[in-house]
Parts: sequence; C-alpha cells; structure tokens
Amino acid sequence: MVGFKETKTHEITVDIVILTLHENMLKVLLVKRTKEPFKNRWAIPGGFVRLSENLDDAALRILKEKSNVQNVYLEQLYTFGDPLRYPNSRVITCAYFALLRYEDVKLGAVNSDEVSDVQWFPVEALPPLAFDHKEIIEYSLKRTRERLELCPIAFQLLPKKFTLTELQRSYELILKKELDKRNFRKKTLSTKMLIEHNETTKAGSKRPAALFSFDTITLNSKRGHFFS
Amino acid sequence: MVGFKETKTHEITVDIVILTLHENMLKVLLVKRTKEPFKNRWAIPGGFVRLSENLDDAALRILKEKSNVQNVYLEQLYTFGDPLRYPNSRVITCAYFALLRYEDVKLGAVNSDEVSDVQWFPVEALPPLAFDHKEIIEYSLKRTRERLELCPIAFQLLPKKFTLTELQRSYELILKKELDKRNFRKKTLSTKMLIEHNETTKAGSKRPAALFSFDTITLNSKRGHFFS
DNA sequence: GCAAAAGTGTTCAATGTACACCCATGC
DNA sequence: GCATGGGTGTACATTGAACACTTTTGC
Repeated sequence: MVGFKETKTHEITVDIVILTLHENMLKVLLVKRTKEPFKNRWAIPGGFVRLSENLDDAALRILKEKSNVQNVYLEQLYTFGDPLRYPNSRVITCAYFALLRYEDVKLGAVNSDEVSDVQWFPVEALPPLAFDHKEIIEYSLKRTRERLELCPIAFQLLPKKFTLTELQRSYELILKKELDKRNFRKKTLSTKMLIEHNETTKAGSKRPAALFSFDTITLNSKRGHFFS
Repeated sequence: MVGFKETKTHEITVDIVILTLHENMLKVLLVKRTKEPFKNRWAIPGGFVRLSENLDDAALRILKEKSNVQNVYLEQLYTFGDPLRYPNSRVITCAYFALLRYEDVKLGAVNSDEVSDVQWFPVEALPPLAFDHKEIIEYSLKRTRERLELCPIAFQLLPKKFTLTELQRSYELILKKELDKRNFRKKTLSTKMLIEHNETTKAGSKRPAALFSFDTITLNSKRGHFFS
C-alpha cells in the first residue's frame, strides 16, 4: 500500500451543497470566488480537509463558517475525482449536502479572502458555476428526493413550527410534483412523528391553520430504520 | 480554495470490497499484506489513485489486477477519512464494492511485493483485518442489501445460467433471511427480466431444474430506474 | 356574503404475504 | 417405491391513488 510518489500531489477538499426553503423555492447557498481558477464564478462552499480532521468534521467546519449553523442534517453525498474537474491540479472532492432552516442561517461575514459574496440561489435558476459544481448540486437534489421518500427530512428545512400545508409545499418543491392533500395528511399523521400544538397561525386573512412540530424523540428512535 | 500547505500530505487510495457467491456462502476477496502497517494482516484490495486517473478507473484497475475480471457491477460506496484510520499517516480512502461471478475470477498471481496471498473468505468468518476494513465490508453488505431490494443485482454473482432456486439462495444469503419460494418465483418472473432456456440442469439425483439467464437488454433499459 | 385556504373519508387497485400439495428424477 | 428438491395458485391484509365538499376566517 506504500509507494507511488505521485500521490503526493493529490489534494482533497470537502464541498457542501447547502439547501433551504425560502419564498416557496428550494435554494442553494453559493459563494463567489475571488481567485483563480474560476475567479468571480459562483461555487458551492468548500475547503481543504485539515490533516487532523475527519471528513464529517471538515464538512461541519465549513458549514459553520458559511452559515453559522450547527445541528443540521448533513450527509456525505459522493466523491468526485475526475482528473479534469480542477484545472491544472488534481483535487478530489468529497461532497456533502446539508438541509437547514432559512430562519436559522446568519450568512457568514465575507471576511475570507477567497470569497467576495455569499448568496442563496433558487435551484431552478443557478448562475454559471465553477468546476463540476452543477453536477454536484444535481446529484444532491436527486439524493434529497430519494431520502425524502424514505423519511421526513423535510422538517429540517422548515421553521420549528409549521402547518401541514407548509410541509406539503416543501415536499412538492423537493419532489417537483404535486401531492394530494388528503393522502399527504393521512400519511404524515400516521407516522406519529408530528406533534400538534394548541396553536394556530395568527390569522392572516384566511382560516387559521394548526401548527405542528416534529417529535424529534420519536424521529431519532426511528432514525435507525431510516438512515442506519 | 488555494492554501493550507498541510494538505500536501494527504494521500488517497481506492479500496474495493469484492463479493461473490461460492459454496453457498457470500465471500469477500482479501489480500495479505507484506508491509507495515498491518504487516501479515488481511485487507481488502486497494491502491493509490494515480494522478491521471479518475476514481472509477482506479477501482477498475485494482479490480483487474486482483481478479482479472472486467465488466462487473462496481459502485462507489463511501469515503472513509478518519485521521486515525491509517497509523502515522493521513490516508483517505474512497471505497467501492463489486459483485462478480466466482467462475469468472482468476485470482491474480501474487506478483506484487505488497501482497503475499489472495483468498476468498466467507463474510461470516472474517480474519482480523487491517485498518478500518471490517467497517468498510460491513457497510458494503448493508449497501448490497439495499440495492438488492431495488433491483436484481444478484445475477452478477451467479453463473450466466442458473436455476430459480439458486437465484433465491443468493437473495437469502445476501439478505440473511429466508424467502417464500412461490412468492419469490412469482415476483422475479413478473419482472420479465429472466429468460427461460430450453435446458435443464443435468439431472443430479433429483428432478432437473429449468435454467434461466438475465435479459441484460431489458435489464439495461430498466437500469435507469434502478440506479439512475 | 364571498373569497381563500383549512380540513376531512371512502372506494378501488396493486402489491406483498401466508400457506400446502403434486411432480420428476435417481437410487 | 421413496427420498429429494422442483414446481405451482389462492385468499387475505396492507398500501398507495383517486376524488369533492364543508368549515373557518378576514374583508
């Protein structure tokens, strides 16, 4: 297993697709690069893995730097290692994806010399992206859909208290298809993972809706089945 | 994205969990190491990724070196990057898993100075393993089970022609549970991916069984649904 | 009173699961 | 003729899909 001096010039990064829901759109967090390659292009946040840090910790660190958020759904996505993905250098990236609440995010001050801007973009309206980041985002959306069919990770994207209609909207946005309201309610309520509060939305100009939150205790006990 | 001189000392390998069926057991291919760390321990085959090669190609190259097999089911599994997984060095490994037919494998001559032996081991009776390779194998088994529930990858493990009972046995070995014969046959035949041949097993000492093979054309046309 | 979103059940189709007996062959 | 594994069908339960009207509020 020891040999190949050439491996010395591989580098490894972690890149994270950070997703949220806002204004009825699924959005991804992008940063604007200030350096070559791909100077002034948008990219998903990422960085080199430190020697003493495992990959998950690197992802959490980068997530925290960019979004000031912790305790989120974070999952390793795939490792992209095409020799041509990074110009003039061999950089392999281990991609992660994270789901978080828009309300929880305080976009990090742009105090890095590597980034000049941080913004949310709707996944349906992405700017030109650096490297293979378009492919990575598409792959993360596919994975998010697969996960959502198995377990209710969508709550990670919503405020702590939400209406069933909001939950349904989040499913519809992620899955890109409309769902039947009665079937959706029947199914989500039957999971026993929703707690109904004795509260309703402050009536806007419509009938107030009941507020729910996720029973994270039940959820965690079932997590073994979902994620294991 | 540029910086962190420390990244220079990361190294990246590809390790492959190679599975087959033999003697009614699910087996994994292991190699015996001749060098430190973990000298004389068994490990899954692996090697450093070359600078000009993408990860899939590295996996295929290593697979070919060890098993002389091509055209197999090969899938990226997970990337393991704990700083302590490799003693005295930082080696991140991108793990793959492969399924192949026992009959197709010609174990590679042990002409490497890194390996002194190559053998199949039942997954239920593994020797002590180097690094985190036990964890990697366990993860590959979990993934294989998940895949099998979605699509009939088991045929990759069987001879080209097989009986339905053999196919069922392979499912049972992988899933570690018994299946109902009638339901199993109903379900697999309804997929229309099995071709029945006008042949039977050369009668052993029992009733001859019909031989089937997989319709790889139909299978490939459906692969989009299975793997996409 | 009307516009707008919340809330609520039943029917049907498809799928998965449980289960027991006859058949073809070698010896 | 009997032991051994090959082969077959039906009934039931569970799940997912389709579908329309009443209720509550703000204005």
